Amino acid sequence: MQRTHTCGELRAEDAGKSVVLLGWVNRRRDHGNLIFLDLRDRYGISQVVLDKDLSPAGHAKAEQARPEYVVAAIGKVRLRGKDVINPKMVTGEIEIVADKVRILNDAKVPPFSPAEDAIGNEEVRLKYRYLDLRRAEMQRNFEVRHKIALAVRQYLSAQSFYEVETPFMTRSTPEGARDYLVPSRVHAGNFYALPQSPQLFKQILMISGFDRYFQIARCFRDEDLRADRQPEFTQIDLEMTFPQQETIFRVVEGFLASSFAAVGISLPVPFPQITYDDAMRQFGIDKPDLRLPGLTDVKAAFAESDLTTLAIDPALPVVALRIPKVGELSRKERDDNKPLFDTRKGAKYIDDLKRLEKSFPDAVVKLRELAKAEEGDLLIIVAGDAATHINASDTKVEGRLSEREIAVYSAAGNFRVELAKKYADRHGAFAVTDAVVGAEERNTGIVDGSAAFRPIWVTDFPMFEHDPETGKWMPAHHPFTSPHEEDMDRLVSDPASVRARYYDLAMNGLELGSGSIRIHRQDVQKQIFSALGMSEEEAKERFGFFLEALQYGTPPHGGIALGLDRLVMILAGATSLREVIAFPKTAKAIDLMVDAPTPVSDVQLKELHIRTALKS
RNA sequence: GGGGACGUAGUUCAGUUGGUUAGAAUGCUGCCCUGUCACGGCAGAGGUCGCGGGUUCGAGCCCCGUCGUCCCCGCCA
Repeated sequence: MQRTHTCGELRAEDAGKSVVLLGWVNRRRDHGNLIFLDLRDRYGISQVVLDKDLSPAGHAKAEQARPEYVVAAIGKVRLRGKDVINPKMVTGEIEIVADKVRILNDAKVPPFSPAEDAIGNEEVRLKYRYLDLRRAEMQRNFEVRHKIALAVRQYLSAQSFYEVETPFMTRSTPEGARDYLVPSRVHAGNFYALPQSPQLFKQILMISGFDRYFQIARCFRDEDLRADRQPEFTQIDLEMTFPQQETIFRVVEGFLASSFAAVGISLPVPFPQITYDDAMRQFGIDKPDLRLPGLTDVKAAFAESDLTTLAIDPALPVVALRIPKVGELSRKERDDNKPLFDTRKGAKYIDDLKRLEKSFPDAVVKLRELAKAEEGDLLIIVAGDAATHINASDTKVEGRLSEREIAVYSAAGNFRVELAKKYADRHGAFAVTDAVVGAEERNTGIVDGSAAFRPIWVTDFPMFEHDPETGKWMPAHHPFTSPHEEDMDRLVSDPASVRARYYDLAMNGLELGSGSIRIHRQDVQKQIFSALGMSEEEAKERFGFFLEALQYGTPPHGGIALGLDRLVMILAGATSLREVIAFPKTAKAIDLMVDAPTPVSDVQLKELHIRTALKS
């Protein structure tokens, strides 16, 4: 049985054609002697009519049909009468008058109907993933995903990038995330690791002379899950030789604009840029959401004596966070918001400006002005708590933000994000995304995405982070990131002041990807390892192959990796990666459909030279 | 590792202060129906109240434990 058309393509101009449609029964409406079958496939839904008078046999078959049966309808396309046109369906002007119906396969009553829009239970959805994936919304998400990946491949290929595959079974590198391990049968007691990213392979491809590499690469990290984190995920990974930071930005902007265009959305380039320090000052976070106004420094609004009275540490910033159109908060709302604010590092906030106004009317007038607050805006002041001043240690580096400054900014920044989520229906800034998502299928042509999708480059991250527990300096990123040349001499004397040639791409408050200009000189790479407290033997043991490769004429190189899943998630208007990964895992990293992981037989374990520590 | 929410019919949920036979919607089954498109009408079936233990004359409801799903913190170079 061959179909002549899909269930989504027949239109008024096809009237009169003899057609064969194959699909799932989406719904059956039985009027006795007249039966309607809605046939569904990936492309859409078409109505099939069975008239007992015209086709008693077909009618009899249609009577047996049930939801999710796979059926063939053979008949003629007919224009519907004016009064029975369904304007909600793209195929609503026609119907198929079938003279034959064949049931190709029956179906058990499904635990939920793929014809419904909203399904609640994640457990059931994941167990019967094939039914969930039949839903139009999921089909659309994967259409978006496919188009994005295809556009990326086409764009990068046109820019001379080669797609090269790198191994899944590789070497464990104990830094960073926990590895997924694969035991070796041949080499007793030895393990491969699944890659957390193709990082070193792509750098070696640069050493190999590939010049420009990319890969839509699967990565694996054995860490606890979140809505935006799965244990295996896909990155758009790329690397190129002789790049400036800006070279890489232009490439990424190019393929993103091209991917967005592929799903009917225009995205203006180039993207704005901000340094890490400025991002912290203006947004209190290293992945700013530009859909809402940033923070404003309002210390100037207060007299020194005001700050003393309010128990505000005058050495730390005083910032206002503003969310438009949220309005005054009630006492109850303010109480409910309290747990959303992080006071742990000595930040405090004032969210009742009315009360503040009574004692400090001048300051409030001034700070409203500074924060450009309009009538109906929610305005909250965040500052350092003078009471925690005495005990707090603070490492202050000239020209960089101190830890306590960051504490105030990030408390404000996180609070801003939490409140923005909570009051989304009042400020409406997030609704723009929903309006743009799916624009293509509404056939509205190219839609302006500049308000809904707000990318921003974040640059000049610090090279090291101080670990208060071990007292060691840790790489803020991976240890192959090149420091700024002019900061190199402070590597040992003043690591906190060293900036990295590292950059993030954030979009709508989500980290979409990160990259860097890499170290291409062996001596520098060794210095960095040593600055991280890695002995020479240790470095050789873990990265000897790489240090060796660096000695054979390594070109300057750099690159980036973008989360494909997260990108598609934003474009699909989804809030969980599970909506854009065909077979995702639960929060405990279980695949409910295939039921993995499972124990394995003793025979298998023995072959792999493995004994588990579990009591049986 | 920690915190929070949830778990009752196939599904989504309600279930009062602990009190008779646990409800609704939807789905499902049967019958009726020639213009529906979330078709409609009538009738019916459907329950290990996640699991285990405890308190009580009596537990869906209270207590302890446990399992699962989701969200968050830690973690994710």
